[in-house]
Amino acid sequence: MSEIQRPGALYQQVAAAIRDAILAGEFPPGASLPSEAQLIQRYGVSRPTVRNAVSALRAEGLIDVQHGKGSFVRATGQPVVTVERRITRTAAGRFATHDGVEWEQAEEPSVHRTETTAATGRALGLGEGEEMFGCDRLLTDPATGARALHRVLIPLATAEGTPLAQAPDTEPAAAYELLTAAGHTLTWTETVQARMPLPDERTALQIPDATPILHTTRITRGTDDQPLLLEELRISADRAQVAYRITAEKAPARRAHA
Amino acid sequence: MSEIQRPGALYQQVAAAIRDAILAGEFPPGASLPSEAQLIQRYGVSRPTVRNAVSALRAEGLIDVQHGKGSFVRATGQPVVTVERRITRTAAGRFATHDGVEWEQAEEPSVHRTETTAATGRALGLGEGEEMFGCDRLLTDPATGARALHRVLIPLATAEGTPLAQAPDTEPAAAYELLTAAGHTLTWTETVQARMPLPDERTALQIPDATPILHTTRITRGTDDQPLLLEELRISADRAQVAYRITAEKAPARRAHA
DNA sequence: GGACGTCACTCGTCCTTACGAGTTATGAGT
DNA sequence: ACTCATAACTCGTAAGGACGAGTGACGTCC
Repeated sequence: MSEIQRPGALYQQVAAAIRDAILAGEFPPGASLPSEAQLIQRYGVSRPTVRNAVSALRAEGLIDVQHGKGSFVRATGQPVVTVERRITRTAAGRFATHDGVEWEQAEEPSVHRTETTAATGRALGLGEGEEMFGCDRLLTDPATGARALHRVLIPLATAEGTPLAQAPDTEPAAAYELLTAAGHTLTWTETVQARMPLPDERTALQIPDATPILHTTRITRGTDDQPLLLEELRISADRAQVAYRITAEKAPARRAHA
Repeated sequence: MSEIQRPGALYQQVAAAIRDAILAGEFPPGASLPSEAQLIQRYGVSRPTVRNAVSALRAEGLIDVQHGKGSFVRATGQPVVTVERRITRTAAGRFATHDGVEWEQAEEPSVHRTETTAATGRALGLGEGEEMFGCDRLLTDPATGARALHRVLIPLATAEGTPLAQAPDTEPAAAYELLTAAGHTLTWTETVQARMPLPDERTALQIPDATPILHTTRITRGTDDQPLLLEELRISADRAQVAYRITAEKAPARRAHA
């Protein structure tokens, strides 16, 4: 039934028909889709064609497929965490990183020594293969269940002569205070990248199909704009977004753009 | 030949074998992979299996497949644009948005009237279905060829009584000046999301397989923290990253986190 | 009543065959 | 020498069949 024939390939027509049915509410979020056998009957096509169509919807992130159980419409509008990337400082000089999320540590922090990679080395102004302290944390937001991978990298040059050398698992806000106490005036820049997750990130962050991760990299610089500290935060992009405040900087006029 | 049998499904073994060959340098970036027919011979499997393996590598973003031509190892380390999301203001009160990228307009700005969607409406504090001015621009960075979709949405309430009502294609920096002249003190917040591209975004931004887009949303607020203006920037995540400066805000202490 | 095995149902994998569609090189014709 | 049709590649789509593997419910057996 359901004479379909409009746009392109057959499987795309089937995919479009299923997509329309989902969007029309025939299959509400969380509901199970008809089985492959039923779709074959319903649209009068072969199994490879049905599987191809289902596969396309899966790549779109519209449905989830579970072996032995069936296909299910992915729950939309699941709670999205907004991670505010802010730093506050009290009059007393105490720093706090204020994400707007009450992260909890899902595991003990994992402290280790690593070497710079191409990316982290460049960001920290170091050569490749230089040693650093590293501290990984798996964070969860109990309110929504969102997970995040947090990593702090401290070059040996930064830790030297400070309590950081003995406690590489110091939390960032405390590290800011130590560095300020050491005479630094701190500035921060943060870059945001998106990419498909690596296999270990998929499992650690419980990332579904067709979902990228947000990868933020915060560089703390001291006096002379010298990079002192690197923090990474990786989150599943379907569960979280990141937010920044922008303040107008006083600057000589350059050129405007679109 | 090439007796393969280690991990799981056949097509995964084939995919792993091809992946290893690529990483081992047998097929350097940009080089063409053996054709499907050759892979069938080489690994002694059927065409669906080969196609399944190739499809997996494609989903990983490791290769690109072109109809009629063949499969090619995706070039890595292509130039990545860092889009600095900054706003500057001269002593004379002139604003400039300073992205660190010299965007050029690839097409004429497309001006139209739209209605708020669920996402843009909530961000602007409006109900759904309210009318706005919209202006879309397709930008390119001549230095790297990166492309971006830029959109400005102006609620009618904001435009009313200002030159914006007659010129919805005003560039953001100029709009900031108009709003400041109208008595507003502006603040900006920007959220960053990542998701897989929609079909029209894929074509407009020339996004390859398995590549997400970065979607930034900047809200301009005036006096009373009332949302006045919304800007969106969408970029292919394999060509660009976005960057922010974070300044420590004076604030009463709350609680620190990891 | 509870434990366990079987069975029916789901999707996953793999094969064979066939044809369509895009690309490029070859060669004949002008 | 140039133009253009053809041929020989490439991947894309579609059908059919067969079996394996995970899941859950049902019914039997203890």
